[in-house]
Amino acid sequence: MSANSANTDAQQLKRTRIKLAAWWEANARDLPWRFGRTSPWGVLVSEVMSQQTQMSRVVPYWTDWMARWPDAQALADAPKADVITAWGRLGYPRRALRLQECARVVTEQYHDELPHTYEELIGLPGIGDYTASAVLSFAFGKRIAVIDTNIRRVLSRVFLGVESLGGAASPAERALANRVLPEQSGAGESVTWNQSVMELGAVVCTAKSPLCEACPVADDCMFLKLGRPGLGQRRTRPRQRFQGTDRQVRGLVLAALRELPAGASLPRKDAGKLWNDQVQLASCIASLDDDGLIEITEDDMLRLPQG
DNA sequence: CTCCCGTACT
DNA sequence: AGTACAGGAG
Repeated sequence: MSANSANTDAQQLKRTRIKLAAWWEANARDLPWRFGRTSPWGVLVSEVMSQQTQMSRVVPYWTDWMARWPDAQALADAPKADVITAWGRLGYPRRALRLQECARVVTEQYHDELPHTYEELIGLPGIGDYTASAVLSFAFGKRIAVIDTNIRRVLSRVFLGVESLGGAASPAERALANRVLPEQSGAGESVTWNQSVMELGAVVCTAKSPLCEACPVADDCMFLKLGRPGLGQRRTRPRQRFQGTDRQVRGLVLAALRELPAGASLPRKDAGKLWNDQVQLASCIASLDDDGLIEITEDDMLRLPQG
């Protein structure tokens, strides 16, 4: 690589950062956990709820949740059944259980304060690489590269001119994210960068039909320069169908239990009406029990976990 | 890599 | 009907 092209890359990067920061200032969605209006715990709750779930659906759940359980201690003390019920139709209810387990660890081991290191955060239930990085950046203002599906797609398009493919983030993708992350010279440039790249991916640089006409960094986007090669190319293998899967059956069982009066339980015989295939149903009930999402009483009744 | 869940898009 | 969504755990 010549000195000239390296210089050009540096200028492209600088322009991109400036334009994106300005775009963020003018266009950031006014989500209730943004702009310092909540605690680090509130940020964590928003991140967990947002895993594989659209933000627009998260907002009302987050608002009610935080009003009811403002901190880790409050959530730690709640009955499991209440937590599962409050999770409602957000999906992936094991997230709710893990969030409460996380709250209990934070309460007992960290005196109701989220830890400030990546190693400690990633050791908490339900917190992986993305969520740990997001909390460090968005809640604590630390300089760390946040890597999620949006950021991978945007960085790959803008700087490499190709679609981000495959499952887990590659070492090359991580290296790129770290290379373009602003130095923390002043007031949280890296935080704004993480948030604005992610936001751009969510509302402009979307997977299937990006709004390049409305993109603040279109002039410096390698993907657009190259004619958007392979646009919308499958990022992952075709997903497992939902109809008929254990996920559907588990969802049906849990929904039935959520609808019962508080503390009530459902005879297994009645649960049998929820699904035709009794073998699959029994297997799903057992797996829900294993996951701690339901309890099976001695007289073979199903209910949401007490305690 | 596979499974986990529910909704809103095209 | 298919697909995407601020992922995590086994």
